[in-house]
Amino acid sequence: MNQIAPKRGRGRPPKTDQHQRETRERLLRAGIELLTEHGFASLGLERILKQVGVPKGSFYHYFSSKDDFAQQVVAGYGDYFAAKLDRWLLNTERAPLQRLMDFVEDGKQGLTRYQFKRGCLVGNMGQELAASHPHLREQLEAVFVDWQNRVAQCLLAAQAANEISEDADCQALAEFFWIGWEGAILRAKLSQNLAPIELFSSMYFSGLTGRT
Amino acid sequence: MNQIAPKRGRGRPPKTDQHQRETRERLLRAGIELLTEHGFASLGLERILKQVGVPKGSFYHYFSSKDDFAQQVVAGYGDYFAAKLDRWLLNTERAPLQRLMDFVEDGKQGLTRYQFKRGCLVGNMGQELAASHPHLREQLEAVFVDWQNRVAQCLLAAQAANEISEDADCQALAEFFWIGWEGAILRAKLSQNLAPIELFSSMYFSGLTGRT
DNA sequence: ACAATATTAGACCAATCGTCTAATAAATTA
DNA sequence: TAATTTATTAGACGATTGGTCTAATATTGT
Repeated sequence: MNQIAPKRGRGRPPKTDQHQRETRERLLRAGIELLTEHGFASLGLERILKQVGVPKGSFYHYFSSKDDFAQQVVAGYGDYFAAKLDRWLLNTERAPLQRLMDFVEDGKQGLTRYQFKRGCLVGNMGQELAASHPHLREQLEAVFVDWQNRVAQCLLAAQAANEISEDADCQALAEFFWIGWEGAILRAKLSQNLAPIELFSSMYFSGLTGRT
Repeated sequence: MNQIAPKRGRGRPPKTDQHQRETRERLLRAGIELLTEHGFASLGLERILKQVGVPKGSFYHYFSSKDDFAQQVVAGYGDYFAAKLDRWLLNTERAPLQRLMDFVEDGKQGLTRYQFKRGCLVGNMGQELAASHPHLREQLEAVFVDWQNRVAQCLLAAQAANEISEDADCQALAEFFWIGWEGAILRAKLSQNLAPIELFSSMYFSGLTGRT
């Protein structure tokens, strides 16, 4: 039966420089990219491994499973994106409401840059995995809560600056922002243009400043 | 090498009653259910086949591929849902704006009934396949355009009934509705409650009637 | 009775996931 | 410096599942 000569074990290749030590980071970075574009189920490990140039053994050294990998990718992306959000929303050189508009503008560029193929990792994973991966679902929800808190802060600043009504519910408006934003991204992926984003943006901001 | 005795072909089992002739329909119905809940990539054919009680050969008799199947499922769902939409939006026993609210209420029940596991087939598939399946992408976009036209008609009726401002752009508002609606469903799947839907609904309708 | 068609059973092959062994570079200790 | 320990890697492997395809037969039509 066993006619195949077992020829196992190849040994560890030279850890030439510390560049090689960032294997984990590189896997995570590639994960953000590939998971955003292809989704979880369609994305084979082999695809990631090939892109990063790392063998399977390494992957399972750093991550206990594909699910675990996804969780760490989401965590990393949540932080990365929160930092980006802060860069826009805490920019004191702009009026508070303008900061949020700046973020929207930046998002539009991102969508265009990748030809509407990527969208938002958190939205994509949420749509795909909310029903089947309870732990990931909670994590994704937490990321949204975090993001929307940052927007809420920005809206409070806008309120303090008298840009929006003083009896507006900033927390609710921030949640509404993310609901619409994610919906608009989804639609933009389908229509392959920015119209949905622009429509959402104009409706949302004109709603904020009072006029329908 | 080839020690395995080829033993192919089993023959066609009795087509007992015409119940059996609806195989195609039953596959499509199961497809709506299963694709909505599990997504395209995670859903194995075997899963569908088992649920419907049909062998693999039959599947590939009716559909040329899994992709083809998905397209036909989407087409079927688009029509089914358009009919449902009309049932609410053309209900002359209710004021136009109230009809749209009735639809929202119905959607809330649907989400709850399936414990936030399903959401909207078109939104789910769009998120997952827009980037990789150009043909399906166009089809899904067309479904949204169709649905939003129906909502636009309803809003025009509301305008005629003086429920909303006469200089509102009903087409744009209809598109905004679907953007927010799909975003709210996604978020509801994550939070596992109706809060996102209710927030969207209240924001959207209060925006319609003029007050922020 | 015979031919044509619709439908089915399940073999088949490629791909994927996660595990596992063996090897060895680097770090640590003696 | 030499011996030992630890972290990391190469990739074969088994189990499973994906989608396709062929051959067989029930049904229909002539």
